[in-house]
Amino acid sequence: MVALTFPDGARREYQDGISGLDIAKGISPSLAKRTVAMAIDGDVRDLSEEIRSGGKIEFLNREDPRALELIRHDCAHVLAEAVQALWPGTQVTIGPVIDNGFYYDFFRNEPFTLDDLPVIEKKMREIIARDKPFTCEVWSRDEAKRVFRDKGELFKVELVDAIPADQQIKIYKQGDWFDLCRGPHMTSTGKVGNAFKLMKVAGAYWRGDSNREMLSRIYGTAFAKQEDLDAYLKQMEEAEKRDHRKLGREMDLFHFQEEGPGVVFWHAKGWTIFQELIAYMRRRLKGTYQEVNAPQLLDKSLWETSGHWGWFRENMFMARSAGEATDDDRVFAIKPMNCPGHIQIFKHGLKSYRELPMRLAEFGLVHRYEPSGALHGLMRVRGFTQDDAHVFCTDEQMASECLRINDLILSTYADFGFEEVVVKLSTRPDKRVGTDAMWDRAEAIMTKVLGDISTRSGGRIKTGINPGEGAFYGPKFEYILRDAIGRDWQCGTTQVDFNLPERFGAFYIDHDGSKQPPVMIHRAICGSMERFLGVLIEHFAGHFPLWLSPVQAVVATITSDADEYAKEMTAAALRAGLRVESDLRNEKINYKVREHSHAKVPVLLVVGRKEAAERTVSIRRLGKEGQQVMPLEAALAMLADEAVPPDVRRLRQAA
RNA sequence: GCUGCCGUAGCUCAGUGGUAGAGCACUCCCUUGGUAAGGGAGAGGUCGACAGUUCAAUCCUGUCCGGCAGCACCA
Repeated sequence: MVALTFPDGARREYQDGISGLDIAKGISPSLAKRTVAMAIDGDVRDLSEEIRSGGKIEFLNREDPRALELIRHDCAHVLAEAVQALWPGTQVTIGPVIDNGFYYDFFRNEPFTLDDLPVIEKKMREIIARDKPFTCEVWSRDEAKRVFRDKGELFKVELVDAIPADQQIKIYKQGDWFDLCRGPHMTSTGKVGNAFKLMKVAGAYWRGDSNREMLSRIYGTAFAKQEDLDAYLKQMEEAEKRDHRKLGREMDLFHFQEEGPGVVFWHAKGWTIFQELIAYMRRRLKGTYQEVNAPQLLDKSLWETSGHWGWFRENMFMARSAGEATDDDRVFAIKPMNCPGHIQIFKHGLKSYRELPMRLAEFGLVHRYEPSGALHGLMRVRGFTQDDAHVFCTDEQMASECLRINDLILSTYADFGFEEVVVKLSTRPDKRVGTDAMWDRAEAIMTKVLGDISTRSGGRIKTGINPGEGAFYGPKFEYILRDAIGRDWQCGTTQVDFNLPERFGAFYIDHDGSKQPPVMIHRAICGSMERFLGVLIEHFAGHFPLWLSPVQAVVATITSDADEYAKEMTAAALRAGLRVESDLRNEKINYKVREHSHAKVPVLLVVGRKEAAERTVSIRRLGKEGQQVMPLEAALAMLADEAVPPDVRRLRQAA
């Protein structure tokens, strides 16, 4: 007998091996009908599974949040059946659930096109309408391999071989079609419902290995209800509207062109935001960090010493004299990182333990030859500015320095409106330098710091571990922030490095006069300023807060009678420290309002005959209807105050 | 880098084996209008680059460059 506890607290005994479905039927036929799966002690399982041990049982219906994964997984199976029905000979591989949907990878000589998707969807609806039950069978390895080999499903044979010996080979059938699958599934294909959509097609490597076959992947998504699907599609549209590449063009912030793949042409407005960002960071560093600047171009030998030439040569730009007849054939590399330069600065002159921690910061422009397929607007470029810093400290100072950096990073994000941040510790990768003892020590300290970060935030900051994701020279923290529409971006990073100081022979003189290697901590807050600005554009959807806005206000006239007053007002606003432009064009005010609204100018200062006579201004805010009429001086004082950056305001309030 | 798709005016996009079109933007003229498009005229293109097929290529084929989506990569 097995003892089961129900969600209402009731406890009943059943015969060993009874299925969830039988239990549900015994309670009520309607429960059995609407139940798609069960959970035993929170573990989701097939409803038809035989129950061998007691515990807490729950019946899941389609609306249960835990059923969403099942709906998507089942939908992937339906997709696979549909594809094989339409194009016999196509091999199936894997079809997992991912964030926001699922995909299925197929092997086929002809790749799918977008035009195939509606055809496949139609076939899927037929399969769903047939409502065949999902049934699970356990096969022997040999049988599974034989059946799949006979069917020509060679990828499946490989998958069977990859399943660990202690795991069963489970086959899920839906009518005549079946697939190797870990499960669980719902009771039948009909439970998938019709709130699904195939989204796109793409190539993907078999088992994620770029040396293996390229498969044809179909992405889709599914929800319990049509409203949920519609809401999701709407959210996709919203993300598209915020695309920084589109907004960058529309707002005249930057552009890219063919001659400079992956490098940004910053226009005046974009560069204004960029500089405002850097000015903010500089203020935040003041008093703690020393800002330095290391050369752009350094002899290859330096990069050999640092190890970059060995590890990342494929991704570096090389430079040499372009002259034909020069006898100087030295090879230089354009810096891909700032650290070797900072180490040279640290090494210049003897350093005492009294000078540590020494914190060198640089807004360093680095270049990396990124694979062409990786380039993506400002988010992934070949030339970018890191808000980089290297802290040289003693072993004992390491933990407190990490925490100090953590405070800086979190408070910076908060100033841009990012409150939800996750910190992850990335541990030793396979490809690495340094002894295991070094890694053990570094990881132990970082793990402790990670715990401190969580407790100091009162649990607000979530933490996690990324096993094997560390840099080749040391473990790191990654700071992941969540934007206004719920997307996650990894920006900041703190990396401990026991390797580089040693490679360069950097040392400080300790109390006892001995030479000691410093610990080096690499840290970045925005990461790449270019990318961070891209994130900000999407986060704010182009509606920057006043202090960051490239054009904070436009003075727009209603009639040319107000031109003189408008010029006077523009001059006064500039004196008040505002970034302001004037629009005296011979256009109607409707037209001007529309145009500046599209350009996302936060404040419109509208003046007509009346305002000129009364020395007032009609203020219209971006995205809002209606206006506020104020005396000129009061309006400018209000805006100047509103344009104070958050950190400056904080300092003023503290004073 | 790999797979697929794409490249026509500043932007968004039509279009055709006989060397091009719209809307917006731009310039000029009329209009001085009170909070998201007033009217008219004009100018603007080696149809991504280079080869090939053809009497003829922006269109068909190939190569390259660039972009988009995904994969792989990301010190």
